[in-house]
Amino acid sequence: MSVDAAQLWTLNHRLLTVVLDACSAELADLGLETKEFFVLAEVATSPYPAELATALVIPKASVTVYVRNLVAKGFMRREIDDADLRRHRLVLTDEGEVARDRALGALAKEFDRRLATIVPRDRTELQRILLALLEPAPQATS
Amino acid sequence: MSVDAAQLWTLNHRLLTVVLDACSAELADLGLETKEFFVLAEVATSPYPAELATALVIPKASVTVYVRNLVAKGFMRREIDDADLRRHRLVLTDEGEVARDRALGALAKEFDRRLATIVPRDRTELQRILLALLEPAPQATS
DNA sequence: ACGAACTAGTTCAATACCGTACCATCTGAG
DNA sequence: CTCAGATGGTACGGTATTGAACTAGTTCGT
Repeated sequence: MSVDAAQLWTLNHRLLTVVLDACSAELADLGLETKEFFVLAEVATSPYPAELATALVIPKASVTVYVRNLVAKGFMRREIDDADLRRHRLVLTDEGEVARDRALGALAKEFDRRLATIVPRDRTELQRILLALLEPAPQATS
Repeated sequence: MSVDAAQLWTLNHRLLTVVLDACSAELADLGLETKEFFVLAEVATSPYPAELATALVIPKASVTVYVRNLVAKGFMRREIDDADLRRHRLVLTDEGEVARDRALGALAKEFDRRLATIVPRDRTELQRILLALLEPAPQATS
């Protein structure tokens, strides 16, 4: 292969870290810690703590904490799931949706500052490639 | 724009998180915590703690801890910088270089499992685009 | 040659994080 | 049914992380 995968990974990681760091102050203004933001942004797609833990690759115990904080801040609430009484269905409040959208907006704005340097076609390319990379993981070759 | 920057960021972040998580066990086998690995991999480029903190976007206090651990494990040592006696020049030991290369190899292997699903041309494209994105940050538009 | 202001790195106390043990509910085999 | 084994979520306690204060060394203006 002509491309060093480790370097590619590191490069990419640096990019995301810098962008996230750059908008962490704005997230804080919205009353969100970085980790809490991830949870808030994912709840609509994965409305149960166990799902969140899997999707975000964080421990269940941590999800408990972030959800507790987000509930305390009025961004979401827990509801008992009728079909399975063990589950807590997480529901965003209106405030939560506003905060989430603003937070995503801040992230987008910051990332756009970077994306603005490349041509539109490359954005589409990047999206297409990343989507392909996130397809279900192939079998290990070893 | 036709591409949602926030979604793109999130997508990408998820990808990197999954890949890193997948090889964290291998890193552990090498005697490396994830954060320590980042430091180990960056030392050759940024041989001073302050530089590491800036490059990796982590607090100075954390660098102190990771360097302490890496020194204790025999992966690097501190030397006093002749030109500036406040500075600690960090030098990789042979063991450290071996561990770093193996760790990067593990990361590459894991990322390659993903990259293998896309055509070679897209790898090159991805690299080109990411490199462009990491160019010095443009001025804020606001 | 002095000291104020600065930078490199560390320490320490406080907080964040999360492995593990736990309880409640669910599922399904007998 | 009923119990054993899963699964969802939380609580507790120990480790990891880090902001703030600190020490050491440097720089520069006078």
